[in-house]
Amino acid sequence: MVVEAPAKHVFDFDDDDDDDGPVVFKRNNTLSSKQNQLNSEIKKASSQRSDGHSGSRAFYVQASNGQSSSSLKNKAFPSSKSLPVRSPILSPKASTSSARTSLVKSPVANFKTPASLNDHSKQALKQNKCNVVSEGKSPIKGATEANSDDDDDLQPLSDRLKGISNPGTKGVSTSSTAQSHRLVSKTEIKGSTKDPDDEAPLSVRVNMKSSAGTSSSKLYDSDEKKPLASNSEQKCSTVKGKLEKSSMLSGKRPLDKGNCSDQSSAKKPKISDTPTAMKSKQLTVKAEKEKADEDDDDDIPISQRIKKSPPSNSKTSSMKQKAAKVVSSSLKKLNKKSKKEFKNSKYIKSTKVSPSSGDGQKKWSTLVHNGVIFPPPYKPHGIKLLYDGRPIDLTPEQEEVATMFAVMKDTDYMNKPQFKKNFWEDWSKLLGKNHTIKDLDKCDFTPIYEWHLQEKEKKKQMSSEEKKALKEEKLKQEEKYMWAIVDRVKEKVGNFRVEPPGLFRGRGEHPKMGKLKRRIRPSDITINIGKNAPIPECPIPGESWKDIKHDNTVTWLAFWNDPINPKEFKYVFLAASSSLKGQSDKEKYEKARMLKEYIKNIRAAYTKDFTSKDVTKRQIAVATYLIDKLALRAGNEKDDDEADTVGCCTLKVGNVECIPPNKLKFDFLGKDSIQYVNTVEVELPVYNAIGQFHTGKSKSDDLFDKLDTSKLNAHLKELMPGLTAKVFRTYNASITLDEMLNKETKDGDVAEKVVIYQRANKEVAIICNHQRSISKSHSAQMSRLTEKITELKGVLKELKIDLDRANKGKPPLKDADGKQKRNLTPEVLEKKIAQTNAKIEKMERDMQTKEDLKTVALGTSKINYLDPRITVAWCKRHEVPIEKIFNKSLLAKFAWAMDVDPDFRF
DNA sequence: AGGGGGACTTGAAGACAATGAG
DNA sequence: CTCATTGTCTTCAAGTCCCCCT
Repeated sequence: MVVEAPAKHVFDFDDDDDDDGPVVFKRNNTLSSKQNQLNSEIKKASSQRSDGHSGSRAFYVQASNGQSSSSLKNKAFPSSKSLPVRSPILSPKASTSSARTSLVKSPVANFKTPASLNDHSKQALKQNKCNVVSEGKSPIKGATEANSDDDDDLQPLSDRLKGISNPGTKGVSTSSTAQSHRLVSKTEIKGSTKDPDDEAPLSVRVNMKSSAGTSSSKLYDSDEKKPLASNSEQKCSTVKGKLEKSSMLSGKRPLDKGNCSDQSSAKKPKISDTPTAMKSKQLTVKAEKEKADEDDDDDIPISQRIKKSPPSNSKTSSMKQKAAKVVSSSLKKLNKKSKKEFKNSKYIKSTKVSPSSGDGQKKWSTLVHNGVIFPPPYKPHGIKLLYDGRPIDLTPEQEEVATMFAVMKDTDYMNKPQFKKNFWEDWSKLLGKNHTIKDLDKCDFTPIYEWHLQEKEKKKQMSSEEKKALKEEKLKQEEKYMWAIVDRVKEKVGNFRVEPPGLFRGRGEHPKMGKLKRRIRPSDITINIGKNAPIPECPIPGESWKDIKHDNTVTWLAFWNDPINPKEFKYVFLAASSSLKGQSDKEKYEKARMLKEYIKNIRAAYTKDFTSKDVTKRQIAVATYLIDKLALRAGNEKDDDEADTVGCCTLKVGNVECIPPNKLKFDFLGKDSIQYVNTVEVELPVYNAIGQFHTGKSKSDDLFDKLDTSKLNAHLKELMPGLTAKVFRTYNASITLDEMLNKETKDGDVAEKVVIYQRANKEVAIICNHQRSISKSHSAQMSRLTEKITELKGVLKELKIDLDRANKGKPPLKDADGKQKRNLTPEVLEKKIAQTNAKIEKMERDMQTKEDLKTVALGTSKINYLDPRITVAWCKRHEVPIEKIFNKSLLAKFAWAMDVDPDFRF
């Protein structure tokens, strides 16, 4: 129990009282099993990349928000350290608030570098596992404040960011259309760029990396960074003196290490904390820990350190310092509080010694959270629908479902018979057999719809104070659900709200659209929580959870079965900014980077197999080629009760048309029923192979009849450890960004560089076929722009005439109203003409951009496919404030990437 | 080997908030 | 200052892939 600190039943993170509240410290990361696996796999494989360096450092990044402002001002990227991520600390509130629970989140917790292959890194990994120290309760109070504050913290940041806002799409200009782009780019990639790149460039890059990563240099860096990091971290890491560092590293880690290694041997992890064994360890740890804590407390030290820290880059150094200063000052305030709290820490967490470390599965040692929050019960409005023109009484349950339907009056679903049919099936069940309502078509839901519109309007009309009050009220209710404490670190929970009942809105032609998605009750929900943590109180009186688990091999906090498809689950996970998510994100990109080293051979291998005698081999080769070249998804099999969409392995004959001499036209519905249309030139053997796969089949037959995703992935795994189809998407997206940025970035101001970035981002979005629906007002906006341009052109014409006349010494013509215009000199007129021209050009560019991007969504690739380190490193190199590219959420999500070396290449 | 359960990532759309043009 | 536009955040559907069992 010690470990689980929170003793209380329900803990409120924010409460003051909680001295005992759980404390959270920064966490070192534990390696994940995956990582281990990966490492081992990698090892096997001869190739190695070292990059390990990077991440592994134990420090955290960031925190400081304060700096953002400075960063803005200055051009450059302050150092990673300063990047703003959330730092609870800063927030003013924190200081004021009495409460403290202590936790801060450091999104970034140290990650181990998963991928790092070299021994060095490995060791590090092991070490990581072990370390977390925990404290007992109150010690960390200061930190606690942070909790409540976190939110607050965010605010300031956001405010700062606001100024920046993003460049938006405006700047991007592209002449070519998306479609053409796509073709071109693809081909280019395949053909020219890629291959060549792979060879030379790669090796070069690799070398660089490895050197950097490995060892000493790296370490050094880390140190520098650390100070900053510490800010964010607060407690755990202390930044104070270098001593500390050393102590941490050498002292703690080693300790852990020992443990870890032991652990690895053990197979089944017991979870955590076994009291006895642990204790002894704890003691030792504890001592250390305390020291550390103390250090942490002082803020001052931090700031000092920061100052001291050697500037890494000449250019950026000054900036960094500024940023650091900002941060430090803000930190100071916070500190006071935190200091006192420390004293009591009673417990230490043991690193888990357990055996588990080796084992692949463990994701956490301690997990504390408050469960989930349910939507409020239905409030009947009493508005009657009309049946055959007559008002009908409904029970609240019937009315609730009727309202769900009524509210969707002006959506597209109303035009879909399947939707209505499914709705009617479920609703008529609720009405019962003998109900007056026997035909949906005779129902008029308008009164309910209008009531709904009125309610919406009322809400809109509320004064801003009322809205604010309402919001605060909601926040207050939800606050305790928003956070979890994972291995002593306070982390944000992603989706703690249980999904409310509603009508299922499947995408595309989903066979189940319109079905009633029933209300979820506590008895549907399974909670997963630390063994020693208090079980969350069931928020609905008289009911209880379905089950309680203590499974530390998974990351979910709760799940329930999807009411629409009971075979599937809905999970509650931590937010994207959590270190658990961050770590796996990083692993994902490391795997993709590994592919870079294998890609040449893989391409050679599949190229060879295009003409294999073995049909299966040939299909695998062609499928792999398509996945690589076109970034197609794998394409798992789907059930009949799902929308009919396909991916690579499930392509139908009719989806791919052969256009002589060597083009293929793809046309199919992919994920989310988004259409993929693309005509590509392919190598002749591929073209011929597709032709063969077509023969003897009808349009609806599988193109790759000998293939499915498990066979394909099994094959890919033989080529590179851990390789699966989706890695190609990540790889192609990130490598494209990296190459485009490095090729196209030129000197210029920040805005111009941002445009370059967006262009690259757009390229990736097109490759991945990330689409968005055209906004309703798009055409209106376009015509408005056209109008304006026409107007400007009129002005321009007039100016030219005037200029002409002025040159001849004549007075200008009258304007449209017949009034005499001022007599301007030719110079002035020329200037005006130039200005107008510039204006027109800009508008035309904006229009073009808007048109190009009307169906392209840039966000998805940024969130899921582009290695943030590429972006961060590029920003550092080109002195572009990272806030110009990443918004607040992205900064939090990518906290793990912020300390990347400016020379990082994907 | 393949079927299915399970866990986790990816994705577009909608709700909501912030900005900026007029 | 208001309204339209743009940007951000939330929601929840829909993918991928692993792993275990038979």
